[in-house]
Amino acid sequence: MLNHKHDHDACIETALESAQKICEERETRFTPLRQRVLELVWSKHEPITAYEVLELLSKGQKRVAPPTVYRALDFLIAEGFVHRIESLNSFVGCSDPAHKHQGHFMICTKCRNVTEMNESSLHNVIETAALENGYSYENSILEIAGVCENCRN
Amino acid sequence: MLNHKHDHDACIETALESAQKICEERETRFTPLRQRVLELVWSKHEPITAYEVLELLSKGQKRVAPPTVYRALDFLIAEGFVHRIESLNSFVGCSDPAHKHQGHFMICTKCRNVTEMNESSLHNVIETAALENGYSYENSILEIAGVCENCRN
DNA sequence: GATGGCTTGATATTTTATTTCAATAAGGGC
DNA sequence: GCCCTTATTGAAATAAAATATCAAGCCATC
Repeated sequence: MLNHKHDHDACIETALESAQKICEERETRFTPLRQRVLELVWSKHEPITAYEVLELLSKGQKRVAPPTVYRALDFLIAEGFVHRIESLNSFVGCSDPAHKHQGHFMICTKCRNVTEMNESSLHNVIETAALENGYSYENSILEIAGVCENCRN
Repeated sequence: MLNHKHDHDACIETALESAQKICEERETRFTPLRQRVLELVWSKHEPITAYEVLELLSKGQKRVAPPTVYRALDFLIAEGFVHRIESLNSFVGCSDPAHKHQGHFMICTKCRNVTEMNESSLHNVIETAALENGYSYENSILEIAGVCENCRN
């Protein structure tokens, strides 16, 4: 659950460390570029677009090209460190990278903050609904728009 | 539920007629352009992109510009005659235009067919999940990827 | 230190969507 | 019917988001 008063630096650090560890376990390459992109995704505690990442990544150095960013994001998504928010064409850091899953989100229409729901009950209902309608289940996206507690005061 | 063997012309006709009727009730303008775009969205019984609509719309006449299509789609979506599939950047005709609702879909990863789920129980679970997490509920998108019955044989 | 595969760089292009302003059409009041 | 206002469509340009392609670099392993 995102919360507007918290030690966000620690939050980034934790995300980077666990990604590091998971990559070691999986023997996938957590290169400097991928680390940096993950860091940038986390740098904003709300969804960030690929081109915003590109801007940040390019600061103080030669401008990078879009594929550089998209490839890094693809990797991070494949590893489950980042989720894509379809309705916003944006990306957020995953709150639970240790367990692969697709993201179910609530998006505040006022502050744009996003809360990831890691509720297995919800997941079960969705998967069941698919099966009942004759579909096999591969994955799902759920994006709920509403106003968060803080914004409602 | 989409079904690959059905009288699709009748299907289009029904969609156009009910849209017509609903617009009369609401006193919104179901112009020839909007009718034509709705017809084209229904012409393919799977999600269609805005630019595919543009192509079809331009056949045998002067090529229309993108905003023409997007504006018509915006209207149709606002009226609830069409849904947008976020994960495909595409559009589908709504199976139940009489009742405004956001779309919950299953998407076949083989044949690309889409099935809309109009299940209030599912809707309730989603809305409840939002409220329990401190969000007010405005709307939601649910897109489940899987393989449909036909494609699994 | 050569080989082969993964990763990144670089350029161009494609796909998707919006901004802006002008022209036209439709409905409401007189 | 005619004017006025507003909604709709046309047209041109541009922005935003994403991908294709090929070259160069890195790195593990032999």
